[in-house]
Parts: sequence; C-alpha cells; structure tokens
Amino acid sequence: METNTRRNTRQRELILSTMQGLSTHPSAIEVYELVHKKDPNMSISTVYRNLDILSKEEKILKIFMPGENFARFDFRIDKHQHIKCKKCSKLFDIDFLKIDLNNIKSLGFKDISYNLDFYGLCKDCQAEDINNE
Amino acid sequence: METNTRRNTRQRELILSTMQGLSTHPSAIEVYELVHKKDPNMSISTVYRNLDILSKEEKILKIFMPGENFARFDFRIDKHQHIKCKKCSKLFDIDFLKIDLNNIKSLGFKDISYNLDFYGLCKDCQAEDINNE
DNA sequence: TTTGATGCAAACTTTTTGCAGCTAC
DNA sequence: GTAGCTGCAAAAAGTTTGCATCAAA
Repeated sequence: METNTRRNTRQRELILSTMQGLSTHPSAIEVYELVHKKDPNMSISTVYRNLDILSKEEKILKIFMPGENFARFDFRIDKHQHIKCKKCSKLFDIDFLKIDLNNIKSLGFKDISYNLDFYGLCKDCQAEDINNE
Repeated sequence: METNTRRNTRQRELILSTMQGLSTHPSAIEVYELVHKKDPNMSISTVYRNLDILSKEEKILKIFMPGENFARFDFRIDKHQHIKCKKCSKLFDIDFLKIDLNNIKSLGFKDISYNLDFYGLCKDCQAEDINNE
C-alpha cells in the first residue's frame, strides 16, 4: 500500500467518476454495487483498496458516523458537517459552525481537531410519520 | 432481549461494579478482560449482552468514536464530550460547549441532537515526542 | 519489462445469535 | 417451576490480506 508510482487503472477511474456523480454518502458496499453494474468483473477488495487510496489522496472524504460499523464516502472534500436522519439514515450536508478550539487548549492538548455529527428527522420522514405509522 | 422481569445476576453486577471503578473508556473486550480476571467463567457474550442492557437502562453510556470499529463504554452518563489523543488513543472527558440547535432547524429537520468528538495530542504524548522519536 | 493493481478466497475484528443447560426469584 | 440468563460455538457484517496473475508505464 506504500507506493511511489501510482498507476491510473480503469477500476480506480471508474470508482472516482462514480463518486463524482453522487451527492449521497455511500458505504463501500454501495459504491461496489454501483461500479459493479458498469464493470461486472470489479471486485469488492478493489473497491475497498481504491476508496482508501482516494481518501488518502484527499480526492474523496472518508466519513465515520457514530454507531455505524461501516465507513461512508463523500465526493465533497471541503470542511463541512453532516446531519443524519434518525429514521431513513440518510446523510445531508451542512456547512456552518465555527468552534473556538483555543477554548480546548486549556486542557493541555495540542493539534486539536473535531468531528461533529447531527441527528434528526428529515422532512420526508416527518411527512411519512403524519400519514403512516 | 425483550424482557419484562430482569434478574440480578452475579455477572451483570460484576460488570457494573467494574465499570463503576473506572475513569477510562473501555471497549467491550477490555471490560471482558477485567471481569474475566475476577470470574474466569465469564464469557464474552455475557459481557456484550450486559453492556447492552446496562446502556439501554442508562446505567452506563455507549460511546462511538469515528473510525473505531468498536464501541466504548463510560460509567459517566451525564451529557459530556470526549477528546481523544491521536497517538495513544486514550479518551478524556470534557464538559462544556453549548450548541444552538435552533440554528439547524432551518434545514427542516426535527428532533435534533448531535455528537461531538475532539482529537489531539495529550500531555503525555507531547512529552514523549520531545524525548523519543 | 517491471512492479503496482486486480480478483479471488481466506482471514480478521467486533458483535450477534442459536441453543442446551443453569439459576434467580 | 418458570423463564430470563449463561457459556459455548458458530455466524454475521464490514474490512483487510495473501497470492498468483494481469496490465500500466
């Protein structure tokens, strides 16, 4: 995995171009299902390896949501947060919020960053609640 | 797992009393290692089942840190945040920070909550960096 | 031609589950 | 005695890895 010269493979390009066309936040398996339709020979380990490479190269973002035992990936790489619907589990992008990290330095910590995720009921799921269950 | 009458078993009490004596944020496996010393017959599935029961009963907290493919548990159950050392991976409690959730309601979401975790280098790890590597 | 990347299967990690026997009440 | 709980082993689910082969440069 520690490579000097990276090769532009058909598989890696297909994975990246597929990510590029998405505004969702798919898991590795969801990415696999999408690219597998276009290239039935694509294996799941190739998808995992390339999602890893692409996120290390900062071409995509690897997202960890608390309680999910899988990673999600995001083509949008600029600093932003996510809000997850408690019902349908979909993620939505949000971009605001500026935390004063100086505040935290008093603890003696250095090189501080943070991860912030929101949860709630999205509009669609609120509508469903009125009609259905 | 859907039970009406819960029984006070020796195992569940040992797990809870062990948690009570900790200020750390152990994984299920670390809890298992601790209780297993005191009761060599204790099985890992009993630990998982009881940590789950205890967190559902809100006697302990189940913590998910992004990127960790395991859950941690915390005897401290009041609303607080954590800061994780990027080097030793230890968690430290922090309790401040008040986010204006009204701000987020403009997105159309309802019933909003959040999860916030910090990362950095703790004092011990900063000291090590000066001497060693 | 060289060596990074692929595809497949097997392994790994954490957690869950099926089940027979045990035990709290 | 009842049924919740235990211990064990097996199974899940997501991810990683070993290896022979393929293919990008």
